[in-house]
Parts: sequence; structure tokens; C-alpha cells
Amino acid sequence: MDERQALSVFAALSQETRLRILRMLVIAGRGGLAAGAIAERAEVSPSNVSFHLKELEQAGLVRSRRESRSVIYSAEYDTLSGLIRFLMEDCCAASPAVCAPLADVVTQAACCVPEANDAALSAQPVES
Amino acid sequence: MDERQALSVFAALSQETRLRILRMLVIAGRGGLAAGAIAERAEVSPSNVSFHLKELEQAGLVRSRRESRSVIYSAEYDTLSGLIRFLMEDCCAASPAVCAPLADVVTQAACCVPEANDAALSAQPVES
DNA sequence: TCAATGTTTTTAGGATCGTTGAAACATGGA
DNA sequence: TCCATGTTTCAACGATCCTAAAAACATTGA
Repeated sequence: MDERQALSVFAALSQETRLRILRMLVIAGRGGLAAGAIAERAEVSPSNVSFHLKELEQAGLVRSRRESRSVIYSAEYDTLSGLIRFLMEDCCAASPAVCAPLADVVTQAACCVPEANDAALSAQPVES
Repeated sequence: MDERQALSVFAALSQETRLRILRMLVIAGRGGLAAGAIAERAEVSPSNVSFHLKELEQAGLVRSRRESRSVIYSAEYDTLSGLIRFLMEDCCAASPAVCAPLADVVTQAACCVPEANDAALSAQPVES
């Protein structure tokens, strides 16, 4: 990810409704959610949710597909991981001691890593 | 990190000059840089850099200390790691397969982790 | 084709943000 | 104290963003 896209992603995530929507879609998984369902859960009007979804889509954080009458939105996990990589990148240019806190994140936020799944985060088990 | 602070941090990072300043300070390490030096490197006016540094400070991304005539700013690595943790948090609520790309980041972006320092990122060695 | 449902676009407004230059403030040395 | 240096605050303006409501568009079934 280059600086331009990082700026775009940060801008997209700096708005309350959009951040909520993205987290909603991240939790929803690859199946995604229909625009209407998102609007209902976020408690905003359809036109407003459409506006914010477009912003998220332009930032590359979500994708959309039409299924019959509904338009289904889902999170782009690759963009999220790219953003995290971007955030870690420059840390590595400084001395290792400086970025020790980030190393801790790497080792502790291991919810996604099979062999270290000992509830390092306060995340609850997967349901559904 | 809660949602409120995450929003504040995203807003702070969504501006080109501020993102550049933060990356500059991350690379500079705990020693930090004087406001004047930052202004010079970022090629913005002193008043402008002061404005942006205040925003970064309010978001908790930098701290300042006075040394004689200069005010030295340095990156708050804990806030950065907190942001990364926040970004990974919800990923874990979905199925593990969904967040595999993030797991890859964790294992590959290992520049900070001593035992896996094999240039997984395209980051160049530290110069200067 | 017509009506119903789901979503997007458009328009307009008010609010917030970023930049600039001048003035003010803080510090250290003569 | 006075001056030089380094930084911050202030006020004003233009640009951008967010929201709301109405209209337009797309899809499906009668």
C-alpha cells in the first residue's frame, strides 16, 4: 500500500458511521450484508448508508455485488492487512527496541494464528 | 483503544502532512525531532507544522517536551500498536479463514521480531 | 406493463478542516 | 534589560465533508 491509498483509507475510517459499518462487515465475514441491513443496523437512512458505502468502496475497504434486488457489501480483508503492514513498515526503520510494543502486538494479537490461540485478546469465540 | 480514540487517530492520519510527520517521527525514534526540524523536512511553515503537531498530540500519536528553546516531538509507539490491535480485533470475530491475510501480516511483518528477520517486508535497511 | 421493493444519485445547506500571515509567547545569551 | 531564536496562537478565508429529502434507477413478480 502506498501513501496515497493509506491516506484514503484513513479518511474513510475517520468517520463514525463508516467505521461502524466496516467493523460490522468485518464481523459478517465474506458473506457480507445487504445495504438495507447495514442501514438498519447502523440506524441511518438508506441514502446516507449508500453515501458512506461508496466512500468505503472507493477506499478499497469494501466490495459490492448485486444479488437480486439487494446489493451485498463485504469487507476487503486484503486492504485491512495492507493498512496494518503500512503502519508497521516505518517502525522497522527505527531501532528494534523502539518498536517493541508493536512486536508485542504481533505476538499477542494471535487470534488468527492457530498455534497461539490462547485468548491473548479479549475477543470472544466465534459464534454462528 | 476504544472507538472514540480510534476515530481520533484515523482523522489525525488522514491528512498528508500529518501522516508524513508521524512517519518521520516513527523513523526518528524516541529521540524525536524539534518542531523547526519537522517544519523544514516537511516543507511547511512553522505555524502550519505547529497546527498539525497539536492535532497529532491530541490524538495521542505524539508527545512533546521542551528542551531549551526547542520543543521536541516524538512518536507514541503505544498508540500505534493500540491502533493495530484495534484493527485486528474484529477480524477475530469472523471465521479464522476470513482473516488469514491478517495472520500473514502478523507472521511476515516480523521485522520487529528477532527470530524471523528475513526481509519479509520490502523495507530497506536503516540508513543514517 | 404496472406496481412494489431496494438502492443510488442529486441538490442544497450547514459544519468542519486546512492554510496563511501577523502577532504573541517562551527561552537563552549579550 | 534588550535582542535573537524557536514555537504557538489568532483571525479570516476557501475548500471539503456530512446530512437530509426528493427524484431516479434497477430488479422482481403480478
